[in-house]
Amino acid sequence: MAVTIKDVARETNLAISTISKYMNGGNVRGKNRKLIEEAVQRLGYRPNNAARGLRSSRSFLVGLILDGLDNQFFSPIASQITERLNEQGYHVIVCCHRDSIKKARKSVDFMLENQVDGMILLPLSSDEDYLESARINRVPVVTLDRLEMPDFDMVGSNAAVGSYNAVEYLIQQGHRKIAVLSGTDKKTGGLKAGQERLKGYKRALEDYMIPLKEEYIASGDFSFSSGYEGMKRIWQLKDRPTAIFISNYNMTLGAVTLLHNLGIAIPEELSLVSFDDLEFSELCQPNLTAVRQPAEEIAKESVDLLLKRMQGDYTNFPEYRKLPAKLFIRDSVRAISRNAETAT
Amino acid sequence: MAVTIKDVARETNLAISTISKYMNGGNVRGKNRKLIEEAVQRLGYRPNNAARGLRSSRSFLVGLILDGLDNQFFSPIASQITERLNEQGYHVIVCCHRDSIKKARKSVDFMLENQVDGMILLPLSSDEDYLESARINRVPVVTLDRLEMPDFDMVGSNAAVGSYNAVEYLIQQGHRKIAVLSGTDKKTGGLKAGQERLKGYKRALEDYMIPLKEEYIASGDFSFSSGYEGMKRIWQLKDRPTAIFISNYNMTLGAVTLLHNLGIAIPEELSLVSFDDLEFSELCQPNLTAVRQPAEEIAKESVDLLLKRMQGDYTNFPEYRKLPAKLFIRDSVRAISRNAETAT
DNA sequence: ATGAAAGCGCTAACAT
DNA sequence: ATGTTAGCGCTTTCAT
Repeated sequence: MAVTIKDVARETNLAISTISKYMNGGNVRGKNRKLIEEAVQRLGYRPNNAARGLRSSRSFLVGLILDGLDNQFFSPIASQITERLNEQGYHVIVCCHRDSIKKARKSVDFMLENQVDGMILLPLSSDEDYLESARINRVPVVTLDRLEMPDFDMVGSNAAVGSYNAVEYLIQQGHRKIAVLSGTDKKTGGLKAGQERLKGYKRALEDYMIPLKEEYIASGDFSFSSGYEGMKRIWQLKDRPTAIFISNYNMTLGAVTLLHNLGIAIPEELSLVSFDDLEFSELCQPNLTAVRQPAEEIAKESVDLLLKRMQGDYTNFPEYRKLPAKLFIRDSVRAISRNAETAT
Repeated sequence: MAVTIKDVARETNLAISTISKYMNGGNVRGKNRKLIEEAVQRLGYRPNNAARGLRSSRSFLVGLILDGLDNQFFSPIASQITERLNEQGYHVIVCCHRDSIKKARKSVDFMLENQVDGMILLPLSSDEDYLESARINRVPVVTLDRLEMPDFDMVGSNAAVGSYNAVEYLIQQGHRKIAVLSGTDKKTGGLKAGQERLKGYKRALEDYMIPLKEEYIASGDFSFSSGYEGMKRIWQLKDRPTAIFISNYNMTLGAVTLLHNLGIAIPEELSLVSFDDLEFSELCQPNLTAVRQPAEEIAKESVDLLLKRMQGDYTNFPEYRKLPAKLFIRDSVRAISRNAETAT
């Protein structure tokens, strides 16, 4: 980057502070304004953001730390966060932690070294303290989904309620034997998401006075294969359920693949509702009834909250914004008459 | 960011320059090294990258400009680019241009303002000159896929050859009536990808001396709906094809949805090969035979090439690296005996 | 091996 | 409205 504010000053015979003023929207005499604009254009001058930040101690940089960018649920969120922030004049630095504490810690340090004005972070599944240096440096951090951390704002979806609604819907359609593929395997560690979703399932049963059957709970780790295996285990049960609630997208993919392989008809032989409503939901035959997490709202709210904090507004800190997850009813649930079911 | 190199100097009673030297891996007396390490740890000191770059004119920042992050094909590439670059000590700033010239130009300027050492860019479908300022500022740029631009390096996949292989495979399985859903609609503008893929189709037919039938070419714009509509048009033909080659993922999704809706059996009634091999390929019943673009290699090569340029090595500039796209054979193509077909 | 000092490009007082 | 100047945090000569 060769051309600096000095060059523009020289070209126009004005002081650098005048150029600076102009570049920051200050008042400049009409004649000079033209002069400057012309020179900026001709030289291709762009102010050096690093130098600017050095002085003003604002970088207009925001750090975004995720598991990875290759995730059906989070990549649209990342995209929207980036675009929204750009609209507000902020730029985004991304890092992927891949659920590794070492990488997470490193990512946070990266961000700090680059003087980010704030960070949006998808927490690890385990809750180690990789945010220590962010706390020390008093950089605002908004965490996404997952767990509530005592010292940080959070924006996520209300998984417990979303799951509750899904299971309630099954009950309303006459189902009583409802299994669940949960995401509460040891492997998922502290992943709050899995526990919240199971909680919704349990509460719905409780509220409708349906006794909980341990054998109807298959705990997986949110992976395709754990959905496949969990579904297999459930289907082998002597007393098969008439419906199943699946706790996330990949497990749904696994479960549906198994059902297809076994030639089991949805919803004739088994009704199904999934948590997460992504691409496959409307591609699958039949289209899947699913709980959709409010991705767009999560992106919007997390940006808004971060913006607020970056402006120094710390009212209600820490905030935990839980946005409603909505049930989309399609064709994977069969209505069964209560009598028919009771008769079995 | 409160704590600076000064604080460390004061704490240790050493000169600023000594701390700087240590931070950059220079030699320091054992006793002092301990002193510094201890102070850095205690104060949570992290060097200010902006200040560093101001002096050294290297920011260790790389700009990544894409259409968006919410794309099944590009988001894994973005992820890998980011992770690879991080491993090399570079950080990534992302912007999304959404195929808008205005946004693209702004993104490029953003990057320049942030003093990026280099950029990786997915070009727009039209080829306006939004890279002018990058050229002026002599910042290395590697473009992804799409079109070759005279002054910039490019890394992509060899779409023509991939498509050729797909169609050749259909021919080898005995098909002669082969339709194509191309991505060559006016709406796609200069999108080279669509043209390349159609080229592969035409060449395969030519090499096997199968006459080209214009009515077998449905041109779409790479969208779900254009796949859906294109497939519909093809299926309404009096002389239906026995196989179809579809030029991208979303169009495949659209086409398969139509086939499902109409109850048309794959591959019994229609054989299908798609360009792009993403999630749905192995979820669909039957699993789809598809051409997979070498996403991982594209990410790797583009980073390697950019690294090379950032080190000042401009040998073979501009380079156009076209990586092979590979055919994955699954269950969506039926082998038909030549005789049977000829007899029809 | 360590220290002193200049200066990277810019903004923010302050003076004019 | 414009110019002068100090200094942000760091690296880099150049001394010592």
